[in-house]
Amino acid sequence: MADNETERPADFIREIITEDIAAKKYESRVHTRFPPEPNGYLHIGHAKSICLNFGIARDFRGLCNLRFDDTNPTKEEVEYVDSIKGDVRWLGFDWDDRLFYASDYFEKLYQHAVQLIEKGKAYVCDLTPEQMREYRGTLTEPGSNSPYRDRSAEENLDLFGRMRAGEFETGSRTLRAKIDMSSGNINMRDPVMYRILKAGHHRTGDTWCIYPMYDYAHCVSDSIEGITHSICTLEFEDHRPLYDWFLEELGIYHPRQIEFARLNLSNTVLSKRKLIQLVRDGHVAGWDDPRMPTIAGIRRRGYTPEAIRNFCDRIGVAKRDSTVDVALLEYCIREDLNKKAPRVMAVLRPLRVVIDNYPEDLIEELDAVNNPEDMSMGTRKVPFSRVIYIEQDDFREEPPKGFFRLAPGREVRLRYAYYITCVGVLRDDRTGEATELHCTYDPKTRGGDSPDGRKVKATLHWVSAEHSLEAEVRLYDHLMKEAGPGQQEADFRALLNPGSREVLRSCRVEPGLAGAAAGSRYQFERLGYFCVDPDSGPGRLVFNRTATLRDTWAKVQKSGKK
RNA sequence: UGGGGAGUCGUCCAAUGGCAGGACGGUAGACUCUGGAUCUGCUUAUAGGGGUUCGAAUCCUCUCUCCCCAGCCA
Repeated sequence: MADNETERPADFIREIITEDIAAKKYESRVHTRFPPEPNGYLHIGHAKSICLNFGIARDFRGLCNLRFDDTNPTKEEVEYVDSIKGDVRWLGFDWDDRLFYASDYFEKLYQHAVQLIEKGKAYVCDLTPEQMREYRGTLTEPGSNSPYRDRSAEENLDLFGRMRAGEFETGSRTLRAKIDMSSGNINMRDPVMYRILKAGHHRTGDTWCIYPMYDYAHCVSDSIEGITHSICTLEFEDHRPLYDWFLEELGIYHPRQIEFARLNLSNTVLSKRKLIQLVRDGHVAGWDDPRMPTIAGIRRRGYTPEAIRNFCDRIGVAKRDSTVDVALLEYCIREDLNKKAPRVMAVLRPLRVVIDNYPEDLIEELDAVNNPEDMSMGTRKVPFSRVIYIEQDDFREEPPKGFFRLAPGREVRLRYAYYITCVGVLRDDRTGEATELHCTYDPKTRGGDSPDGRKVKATLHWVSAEHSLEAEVRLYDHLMKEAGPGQQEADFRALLNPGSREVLRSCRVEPGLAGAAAGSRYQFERLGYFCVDPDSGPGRLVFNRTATLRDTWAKVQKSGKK
């Protein structure tokens, strides 16, 4: 795309970069960065940013750094940097030897701050947080100058040095940029550059007790790394004048900041605060709960990196606030797994079926296709016998209109096996529910084809009772009930979908699934895509439902009920 | 009522003065040993008013709506 001059770049950012290259800015280099703060797990919204930054580097034959924005030791932990590195790699991106930390630059940042003090562009301020808020003014009223604003460079240098030396208490003083307390842009009202924080840092230990703020650290870090295009989300648009101010006053290399709209997803929460709340309050089983929109959760759910990348390509990049329908994400994983996932038969809610005219001791090994979308994936043998299980949903004693499956007197096909006809139903005396079916089979339909060419309207999946394996299957649905959980509602937990997780413990699966490795993905025919959960072990199979198959019958039923 | 952004099908993204297009969703059908997949058809949009122009989603203008900003968070 970037190589094809006749085609328009895919989004407005690539368009800007294309123009910059043409104008020979930054020697026509392209160098981006993905700058997470290690204070939480990455989620699908970060994936958009990762795909954008690393994708641009790939498209323009440039580079993309991974840089941890670790300027707040009170919130950041190594656990998070490890998970973030793993997640970026899993998504398929590589930063080679360009793994950086803002904390790598603490000394340089300090020296640049000294430079600004000497230039009369920064000062040490003794205002308390409360006072500073008062002096800042409001959205409609200008602020007023701090009484400490006109300290001499000498005094500021002395004070700043002593801040670093640990002479003052946490929070007692700050270093501020001297800009304009009456600016309409509140970020320009003498923003704090450094605060005193007597806290150990996950990388620098107790070397420092003053830490730089984002606005100051970020632009200088970008500058040090020779970043050309510093891509961030819309809420930083107001900060761009400050980004530019620092680099201008410092007279150092000056990248260009570009903002785009962050991802919102329907039926999903993506705010870090809410995600933490879900984990802490036990609404989910952890950061990697398969219902979580975290990369870790999505991975455990069975999504592939290809599907995520494809999703990020399809949603596009723009400046307009938007909410992507989660159906698109689901489409992407189905599309990918449809091509890749081996098919297998599994019965989630078993109904016992005895085939009366099938020989007691006979066991046949029937051929089944592993993936009709990809014949190179071959075939396998599936055992068939007199007693099998089918899905409870596949039988109705009184079939409604449009129900094609098994019913008394009706003939259906068992996939890859035989045509069977239901001749009897055993019921639970109390509930009246069918507990066992009796059927007859037509020996001439072996393999699933009828020599006389008669048609059946349904093909059912099944497993042999004796040969099948027991499995636990966890069915997942959207975590949030409503399409777009509003940002502002007092308690978003009221919108949690109570049916987001259902655990089925007596499922039966094909014997071939014995010992399936954690993470392996399958299509359970007619049901959906499932993957082996790490909770599996020897003799214990646990599956997560990644996504259902499109289900026309479910849709008919649903619309019929209304 | 300060400053910064944004308004195009239900949703997301295109169209850069010249036939408003694609994807997802929805819907109807074809096909099918998965009610899957695939294929085909249909569906619906330029926030509003005024102006410039042969021609406006695009340029000008007024209005409306929505989002972000008052952390010693990022």
